[in-house]
Amino acid sequence: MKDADDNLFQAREFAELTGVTVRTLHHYDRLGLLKPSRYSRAGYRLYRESDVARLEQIIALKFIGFPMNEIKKILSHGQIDLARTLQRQREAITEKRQRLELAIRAIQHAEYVIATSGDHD
Amino acid sequence: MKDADDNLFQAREFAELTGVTVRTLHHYDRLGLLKPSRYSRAGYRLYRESDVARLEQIIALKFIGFPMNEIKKILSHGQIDLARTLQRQREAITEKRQRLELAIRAIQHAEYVIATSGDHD
DNA sequence: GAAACGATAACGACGCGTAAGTGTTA
DNA sequence: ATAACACTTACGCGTCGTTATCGTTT
Repeated sequence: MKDADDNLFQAREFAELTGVTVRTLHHYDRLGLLKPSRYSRAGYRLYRESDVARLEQIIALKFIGFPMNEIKKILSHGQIDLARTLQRQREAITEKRQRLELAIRAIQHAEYVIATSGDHD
Repeated sequence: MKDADDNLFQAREFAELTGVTVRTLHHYDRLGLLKPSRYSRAGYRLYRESDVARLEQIIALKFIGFPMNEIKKILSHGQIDLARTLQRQREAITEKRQRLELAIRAIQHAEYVIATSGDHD
């Protein structure tokens, strides 16, 4: 009866709502990445809708390959250097992709060798 | 004077010869992936030239993204299913590459948003 | 008084890097 | 007696998954 915005989510519900597991919520809590808005007297984590936004940001940053500590920094000190950070991340990922392409070509070559070596007898 | 092929390599030399670290040799030994041909009385690992080939195979399989336990299987039971294994691995890597491309596009989009949001004031 | 759900604690996975401490001598 | 190299633990890293054990009750 005090707050207008009082619909809280318990771990399980919040997890399903955002597509992560409860274990992940525990993990993020310990990392200090996403603390629930409150804890019940029994210690249950209680999240609000505003926490959804935060978690979705985390998920988005994770999707583009940032490690959790980087994500924490990015979410804490505003968008300082965000442009540069994104650029470097893009470059790093581009390199990874390049390595995968080399690996794919190597496999294709190996497949070719196997195929032809098996045929000619 | 017993064997014709008797030039053995000590860990360090063998490592440099193949481009891995001594630590890696220890690791592969423990994994049972690459056991040295012999051990000296003091417990030193002694490798032969035939071990070079084996290690290079390991390196090649690692390059194309197989985890060590897979590599061990592949090297043990001949080339059974090798074709199929390579195909699945190629598909798996192709998927990874796809994810990276999505991430790259997401970053590019974010960079675009940042750039334009900063300009229009 | 059981079913569901919550919590914490801690090991596992992956491939070595990196000390730390100690023995050997290719 | 030292340099150089070798050995064996064992922790660290990154992100949770997965039991195991136990308390709560949205």
